Amino acid sequence: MRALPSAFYARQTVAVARELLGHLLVSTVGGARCSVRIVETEAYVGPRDPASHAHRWHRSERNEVMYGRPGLLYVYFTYGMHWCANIVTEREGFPAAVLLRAAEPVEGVEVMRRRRGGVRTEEIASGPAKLAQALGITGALNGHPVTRPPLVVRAGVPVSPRRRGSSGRVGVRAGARLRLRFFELGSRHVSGPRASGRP
DNA sequence: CTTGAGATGTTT
DNA sequence: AACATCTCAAGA
Repeated sequence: MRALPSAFYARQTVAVARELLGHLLVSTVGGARCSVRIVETEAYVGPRDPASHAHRWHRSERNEVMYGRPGLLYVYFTYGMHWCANIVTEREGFPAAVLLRAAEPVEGVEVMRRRRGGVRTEEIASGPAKLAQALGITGALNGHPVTRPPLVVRAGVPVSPRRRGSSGRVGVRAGARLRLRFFELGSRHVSGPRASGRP
């Protein structure tokens, strides 16, 4: 299965966010095997990041997993109806994570399309809550290691540095000028309206 | 293509 | 009151 080792996540959050592009997420939630290729991430770099759930070492029941081991899933519920999935980074005790923002469907496309209400392939996982819904990720997976089923990050072909773009994070006011969003240039599967826009 | 509003519940 | 979002309807 060649899961990425948990040591991959025990590094600087920005490096993990960049280097996750091109790797695969394999979900066997509910029995069907669905996989996607990661094309967009965001870094949430711990206590000094004003947009982080763990800003100024804030610690609560919700973000407790951010303080745990690197490689754990941090899944949270937002806007009253959406789940979003992160992977915890850096060292245990230091709250940081990478938000999985968008991915390209690879395997189990029709299962994912059904979970997403029959949308076009480009819209199956083009946003953090869409990605979570497509893969069947809910709060039940909070704290689960991504080195083991039912949700595994498998080694793919990394996106080369010259095909990576960066920008400010989406939907974030505090720390808006920080370029902590990373994506594959030219991908039709990244979040937001961009079919004809600039990457 | 773009904009704007509503859904819906947790956190501060 | 804000929120690491999404969908739909309407307008240009």
